[in-house]
Order: sequence, then structure tokens, then C-alpha cells
Amino acid sequence: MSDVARLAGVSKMTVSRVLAGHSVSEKTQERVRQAIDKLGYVADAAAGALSSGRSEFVAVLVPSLSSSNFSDTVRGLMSTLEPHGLQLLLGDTDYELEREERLVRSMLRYQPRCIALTGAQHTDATRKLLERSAIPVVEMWDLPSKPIDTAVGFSNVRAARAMVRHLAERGYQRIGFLGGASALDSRGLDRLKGYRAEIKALNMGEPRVIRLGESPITMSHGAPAMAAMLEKYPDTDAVMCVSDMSAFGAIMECHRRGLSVPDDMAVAGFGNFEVAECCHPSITTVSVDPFGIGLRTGEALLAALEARDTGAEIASQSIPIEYTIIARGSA
Amino acid sequence: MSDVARLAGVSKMTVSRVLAGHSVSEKTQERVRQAIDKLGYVADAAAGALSSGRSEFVAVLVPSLSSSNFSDTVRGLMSTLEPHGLQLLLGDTDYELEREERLVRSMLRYQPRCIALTGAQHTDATRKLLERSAIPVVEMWDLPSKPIDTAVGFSNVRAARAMVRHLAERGYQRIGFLGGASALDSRGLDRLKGYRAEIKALNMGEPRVIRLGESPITMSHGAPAMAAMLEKYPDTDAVMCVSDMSAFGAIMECHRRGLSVPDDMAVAGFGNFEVAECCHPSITTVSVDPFGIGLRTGEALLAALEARDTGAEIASQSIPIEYTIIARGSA
DNA sequence: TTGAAAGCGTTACCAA
DNA sequence: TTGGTAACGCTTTCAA
Repeated sequence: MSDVARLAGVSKMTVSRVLAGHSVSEKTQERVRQAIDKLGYVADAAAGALSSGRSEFVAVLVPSLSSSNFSDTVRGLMSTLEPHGLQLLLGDTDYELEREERLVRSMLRYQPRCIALTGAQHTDATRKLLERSAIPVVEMWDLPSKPIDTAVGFSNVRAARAMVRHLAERGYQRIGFLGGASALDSRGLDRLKGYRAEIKALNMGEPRVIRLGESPITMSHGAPAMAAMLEKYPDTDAVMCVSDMSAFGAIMECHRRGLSVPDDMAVAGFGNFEVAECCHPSITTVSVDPFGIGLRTGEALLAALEARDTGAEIASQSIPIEYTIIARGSA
Repeated sequence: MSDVARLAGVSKMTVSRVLAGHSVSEKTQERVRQAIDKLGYVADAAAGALSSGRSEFVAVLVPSLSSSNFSDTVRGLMSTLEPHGLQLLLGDTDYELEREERLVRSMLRYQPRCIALTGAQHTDATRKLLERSAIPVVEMWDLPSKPIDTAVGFSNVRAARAMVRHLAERGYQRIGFLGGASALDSRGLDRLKGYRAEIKALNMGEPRVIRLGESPITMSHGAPAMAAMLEKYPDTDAVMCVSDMSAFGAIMECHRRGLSVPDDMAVAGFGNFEVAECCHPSITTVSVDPFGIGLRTGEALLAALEARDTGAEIASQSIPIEYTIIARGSA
């Protein structure tokens, strides 16, 4: 910056002002810009952050980058935050709370302006770290009963209950659930909880649950899970899956066995992934809006930062994201 | 840090040394750690970077976060770089060279230690920026004829040619190509180029090309593209698709029309996405290794940094990633 | 509209 | 093994 200042014949401060868009006469601005171009000068953001006491980082933690659910949420966040010059610090927790804690600790070292996490479950140490950092926090994809600060999401329990009701209304009597075995995917566990609750509420007998494989649930989870279901509860007439991914795999397994979907076996998914619309039969599912969760989270974060700047006290809130049952060919 | 030092009864420098793992007596270390815990002190990475003149950032640019291809590459990068305490700065160029340039410019402000880009195409300004920054650069997913520095990828042209040969060897005579319309997806364009070249080399007549929709190519691109192909070249007996995603959509469209795959119409994909293995019929495809590209890129980056530290001059190289044709049911 | 000086929180360097 | 001092490159603040 000194070099630029010297070449333009001004002080460092003037260069700084030009870069920040503060009031500088046209002529001076022009000269400074030319000097910048000539030297290929790029301002050091770390120094700026240190000096001004405010970074332009937003920390974001998702359980898995390879699930389109979460990568879409990240895209939503990016599209909201980038225009404000904010830079995402992205971390993949791999569904592990300890990894989340490690990542939070490591990211906090960059003094992010705010942070978005996935889910309601965090280690005590994570909570303490966040509290101490005193920055705005948003929990995504869930509506925790005791949110740390703000939350943007929906109740996976209720969404799963709605799907069971949907299947029951369509006349299916012996409804099973295909989920993951991981004790760490709390969205998945909530869906299972919802399934159990509604089966009980509707007096539909013993729950029929198959749990197979680690999160993130992929297509290849579906086939063996469906096979296990048919083995254990041969008279099942419908299954709801924790994800469209496994629903797709389950349908393929039915095809392979010569079972017609939905006549011999109805299948429902969760998430409204692209495959649910494109495959045959298309998959009845719960449509959620991952990109929208990212957008709304971004907006909530911006609002919190704005409030902080103006000194306004902002009430932390839980922002519900709509979901809908989409009835298609598979159920 | 001063607070910690005071509480532990040492100087700031000693605290800094404890954090950096430099030689400090056991006893002192213990006291310092206790003080850190008690105060919940978190070192400021920006200040450290400023002082030491080296950040812990690695800039990474991909065309699209929603393609599992690239999110897997990002995961590969993360898994290699995180153990070394490096933090990814991730950017999504949305297949736009100008956006890439903007992102590079913005990321360079954080003084990343090195940078990974996707593809061989960049604006002149981007190239100049990278040159000026004088940090190690890796281009991924391609083997440019004039790499900026290091490259990790494979020839999409050759891979596509290999697929055409595979189909020809299987006896298909009238082979078409289903690709995207985007002029910016150079991996896609290279595959088209390879298709044309091999069709010509094998004397298979006029190329039959349908180009529809923007990148990233998704499942929903496939059905209309297949429809257009049947409209324009009704006697086509095989199509190769720029991606497994559109191949899946194309197969669904065949099912809808009562065409048997592969008897009435063979379909091949590209990428060996999960759906290619799980759907029915399973899809013949080119298996590439997106996670491996990320891994190797991370290793190349680490090697370059290492070399820089030891003062060794490292020759920039092009690292080829293997791909293979996987023959399955669809072709 | 512009400039000078102080200071942000850390690490490099040299001295003890 | 430890401590003091001077930077790192910027922005804030105050003065002109």
C-alpha cells in the first residue's frame, strides 16, 4: 500500500479510502486506481480485519458436503452472503459431534462475524465456545427446543408423521420404515421417531423398522434395506424411507424381485431429490427446501449483523421452513 | 494473549510458543494451558498470519457445488489438507469465467498459500492475477496443453473417444451424443469434441448431436434430449451422454416410450455417478475418480508448499488420473 | 479532502 | 528456556 501511495503521490490513508469507497476527490481516485493497476496491488484482508477488528468471514458447518441437501443449503448461503462481501469458511463434520467441535474451535480462530451449524445437537464444549465467542449463531435444518440463538428449519418428526398419515389415508395398512443405523444423524432419527409416534397414534400395530448403513444415506442403502424388510416382515405393503436416495434403491430392489411399485409395495421417500421426480415410478416424498434454508439462514445472519452494527437488540427467533407432501406414482 | 500471559505469569512470547508447540518447559506449558482454558482464549489467526507472513488458507474454485463430481473433489481436498491445519476458501464459479476471476481476486486478498482451480480455461486477468500472486496453482479435471503450473486430471476428449469405440465394438452403428448447450462447460465440450473425432475416425457418418440445457447437467436434461434425438435422427441405435445424470433421464424417456434399453436403444453415460450403478438397467459409463482428483491435488499442493519452505525448486507437472470404461446393462 | 500517528494481536529476531 | 522489541499491513482517530 505504501508503494501504491508513493506512486500516486498520496498518503497510505488516501489509498485506503479509495479502496473503501470513502470520499476522495475524483482526480486523486483516478491516480490511485492507476497506481493500483500498475502495481497489481491486492489489499491484505487479514491486515484489514486485524486493524478494523472485523473479519468478513462466516463459518458454516454441514454434516456432509456430498449430500445435495447440504450442498444446496451452502449454495443458498453463498448466494445471500457473497453480495455482501462475506467469505464462507466451510466445514464438513461427517456427522460427528467431536469433529464439529474441532472445526468450530479452529474456525473461531479466524474471528468469523457469525456462524451457521446444522442441527440441534452439539457437544457442551461447542456450546461454550459459541457462547464465549458472542457472535450470532444459526442452527439449520431443525427447530431445536432450546436453540442456542436463531434457528431455521422444520420439525423432521412432524414431517415424518405427516407422511405416515398420507400413506394410511391411501389405504396402506402395514407400513414399514427404512432408515440409517447411525446414531448421529439426528434428522434421520427424528424421522424415525415421527414414524413410530404416528404408527402408534393410528393404532397400526408394531412398528416395522429396518436400520442399515451410515449417513449420508445413499442409493445403495435402499436395496439391502428393502430386502431385509421383506425378509423380516414379508407382508409389508408400504415403506417410507428416510431419504429419496434409499427409496430409489428400494424401488430398484422391488423391480429386481418382480414386485410392482406401488401395487405390491408402495415406497415413499424424503427430501424431493431430483431422482424422485425423474425415476419410474416417480417417488412420493416430502419436499423440503434446502436452498431456501440456506437463503433464510443467510438473511437471518445478515439481520443479526445489521442489528449488531446499529446497536439494536434483536430477539433470536425460530424460523420455520415449509415442507409439503408430494404424491407421485410410487405410493 | 496478554491476559493469558499475565495469568500464567509469563510473557506473551511464551504463550505464543506453547500454542505453536515450540520448546517450553513442561511446567510452564501446564500453567499456560490452564490460563488458556480458564480464560477461554482463542488465538487470532489473522494476526498470526499478518505477523508471520503466511496464512493457512487454500483457495479452491469449482464450477458447481451441486454436482457430486465437484463436491467429491472438494471432500478429497479437505481430507488431505485439513490434517495440515489448512483451511479451505471455497468458491462456486457457476461455470462463468468472469465469476471465477472475481472470486480469485477476492480470495487473493486473504493471501492463500496456494490455489486450486477447475479446468484449463481462465480469463487473461485471472492468469495475470495468479502469476502476480506467485503462489502454487493446480488446475483440476483437465490436462491443459499450457498449464499455469501443475495440473491434475485427465483428457475428456480421449475418454469420450474411448466410449465411442466401446459402443462401436459392441456393434452399434448409429451413435448419437447428448450434451449440454453451455459454451462454458469445457469438460462437456471436450467430451463432445472426442465424440466427433472418433465418429469421424471410425467413418461412422454424420455426427448426431443434441445439445440441450445449461451445466451442471442434471437428470431432467436427459428426457427432452432423448426425445429430440429420436425426433431428429429416428434410426439412432445408441446415445452417449455427457453425464450419467442425463443418461438416466434418457433411459427413463425410453421406458416411457416403450423402448427397451439396450435392445431398441443403447445408452451410455459419463462419470460413474451412484445412480449409474443403482438404476435398472445399470448404466455403462466412464468411471472417473473425483475424490481422487481432490486427493492428488491436495498432495500436489502440499508438495509445492513443502518445496517452497525448503527452498527447493519444484518442476510443475501434469498428473494424469486414470479413468476406465465400465460396461453395464444399458449398452 | 487529505495526512500523520497510534495501534490491532500476533510472531521473528536477538538478547539474556 | 525465556523475555523484550520491532515489525506485519492495514484502519481508526484526530488534526490540518
